[in-house]
Amino acid sequence: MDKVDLQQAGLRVTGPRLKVLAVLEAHRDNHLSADDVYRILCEANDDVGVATVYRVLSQFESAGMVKRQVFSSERAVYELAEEEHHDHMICTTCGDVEEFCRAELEQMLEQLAEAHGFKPLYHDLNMYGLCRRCQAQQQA
Amino acid sequence: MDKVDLQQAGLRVTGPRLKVLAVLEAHRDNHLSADDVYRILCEANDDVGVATVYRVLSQFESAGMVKRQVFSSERAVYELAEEEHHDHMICTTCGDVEEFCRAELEQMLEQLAEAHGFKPLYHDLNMYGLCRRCQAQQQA
DNA sequence: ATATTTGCAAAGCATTTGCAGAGAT
DNA sequence: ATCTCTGCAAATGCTTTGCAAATAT
Repeated sequence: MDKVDLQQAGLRVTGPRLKVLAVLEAHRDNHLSADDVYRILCEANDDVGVATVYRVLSQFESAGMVKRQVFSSERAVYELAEEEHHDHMICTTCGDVEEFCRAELEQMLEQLAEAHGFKPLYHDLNMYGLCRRCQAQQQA
Repeated sequence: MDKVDLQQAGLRVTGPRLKVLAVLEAHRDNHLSADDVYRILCEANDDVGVATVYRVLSQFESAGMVKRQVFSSERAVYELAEEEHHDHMICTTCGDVEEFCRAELEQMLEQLAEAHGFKPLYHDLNMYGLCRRCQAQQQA
């Protein structure tokens, strides 16, 4: 089914692309940087050039298969695109990323935009703070 | 009063720092990149090294005098810090940045965070789309 | 007088690009 | 057979840093 995704995106089915896709799927719950993907592939002896990883990720993004995020001016991270939009809470201590979505919130944003005569296309909403675990550890 | 700001921040009052501050004040309604600031100073024959501009801006940020923003992975831009928090609408066509703030929105974010056991410290909320002017031009 | 700040040029980091060879259709 | 993709290494763009001279206190 990966092949199909690639073909639908008008991309040839190649080793590097399948490998990158596999890595993203194997780490669905993490947000990986291009370099993370590269490293994971290297460790698995699946040799793919860094440049290719960057190129493939950006092609996937253009094809709408992955989403690119930049959290507080760190390096970009990628996640497989899901149909439903979501926003992020990023722990400033451990770096953990939690996703959330709330229809009311999205509605309110639409309304706010409209009130400013602005036609919204997409948005980034990132909350930075302490995740549950790090709060607990801080108290200890 | 600029001098006072610098002194309060524990920074010595120097030419370059005053000049950078002056540029930011003269462009309150724009979001300037480090290079924008550098260029503006050059054009005014107020020679300050680029490195200094970067250093000064980051010192100002640490001191809470300016806010640093990164819109959709472009270069960082800076704006004088205001007491009230605000979010941004960025026109994807002309790059214009509009600020907005809505108490209900901030409240909802707090609630959402709490519901996730997350302790929010700050957030970035950027909407990308078409500003009023660019919408009009698109139709023409 | 002394500690901080500046400018320059060099280094750093993430990411992109040119190009010739390898690979997919 | 042809057009696309890959890997490498070099280039890019923004930002940071080392260091000696200049400056603020």
